[in-house]
Amino acid sequence: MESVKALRADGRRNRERIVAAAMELVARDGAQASLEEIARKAEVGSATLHRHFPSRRALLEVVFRDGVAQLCARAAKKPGKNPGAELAAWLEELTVYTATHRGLAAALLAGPDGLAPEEICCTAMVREVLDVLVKRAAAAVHTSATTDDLMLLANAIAVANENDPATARRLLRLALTGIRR
Amino acid sequence: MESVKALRADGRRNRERIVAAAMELVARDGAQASLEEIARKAEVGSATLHRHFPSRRALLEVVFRDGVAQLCARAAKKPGKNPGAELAAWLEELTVYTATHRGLAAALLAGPDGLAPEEICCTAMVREVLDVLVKRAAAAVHTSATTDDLMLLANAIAVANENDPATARRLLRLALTGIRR
DNA sequence: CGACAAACGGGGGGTCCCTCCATATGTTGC
DNA sequence: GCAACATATGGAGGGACCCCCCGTTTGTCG
Repeated sequence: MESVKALRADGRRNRERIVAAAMELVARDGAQASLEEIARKAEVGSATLHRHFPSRRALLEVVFRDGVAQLCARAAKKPGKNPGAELAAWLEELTVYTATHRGLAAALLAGPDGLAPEEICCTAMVREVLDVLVKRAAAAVHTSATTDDLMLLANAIAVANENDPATARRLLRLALTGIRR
Repeated sequence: MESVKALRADGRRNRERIVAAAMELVARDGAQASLEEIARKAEVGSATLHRHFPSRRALLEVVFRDGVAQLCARAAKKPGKNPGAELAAWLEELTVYTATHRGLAAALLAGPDGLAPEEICCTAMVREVLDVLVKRAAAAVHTSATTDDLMLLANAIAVANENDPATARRLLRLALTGIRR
């Protein structure tokens, strides 16, 4: 089950340096931060970076994994009295989080770019949480709205408003309640 | 009013070749099609491309201008009996159009990237049409939803679903009517 | 402590964006 | 028609990027 293949000590250290550098630069430059600059900042040859992370996507996945996991953990474990409101609240949290973390939306949105199946993590985690919340709130949600729809919508809003979480939140609320009155 | 500064005959011809090539390659590769490849396909030096279009944005603007203008012209000129439905219909048309034309959403979404004020065309055209429709439909729309909100929302959905207009349309409808029931 | 596998990183190839400048070519007035 | 001038051209080159090859270094384990 563990995908970690007993890295050598230095390998492990470099991998961590790379991820740390990537977190900084992705925060600054978004999803297409320069891989070479990341390598430079990590004081590592570019080949090393590519050996650890065969694709940009793979690196982003690791950069965001922890944060997304925490976000997912923050979802209500058991159904409360108002599943609809809980779904809405978490969707909002997701959107704001994604909008405040440059590059995350792009990473979530992108198709499985040749990642090992078990490595497609962030997207899967979010989908799973959302799926549960949607099922619980089924009675309060249009039948035509699937889990994927909600993910797409939240991501779309977030990716279009990177660095402007306030607007992202407002748009999501609008979309949830509907434009018409 | 005319921004065309009496181009020389060959200049005009080359400009058109570039736009034609750009339309093809942007359709294939989206907003970040290779400018060099566009120049090659137009059988033109890359310097020529950059002289005619100082920024990628300027080129995209021209590539999409006609289509967007037609789209805008298709909006109801005079208020009909149901302004709310007309707004919704045009928003849907906008979203589908944007989703089927790769790169358009990105171009519309991007800030005014050093374009001459009069050249910021597509975004302005859309906003203008939308503004009129929103004003007409004011009675049927949440007061908290501004014209810009609707543009952002439509664009967000389109950019997140390039090449999947069916999904884009569905998401827009969901957002218009609201997720809850 | 020695040998082998694992990890490293410099450097090179390919692409891209963009600018400079020497050259070529429409255009216009005579 | 033609000269002279402004306009337009494109190749070359600098700087940046991504990705891979392969000779070298360095952990690890018997």
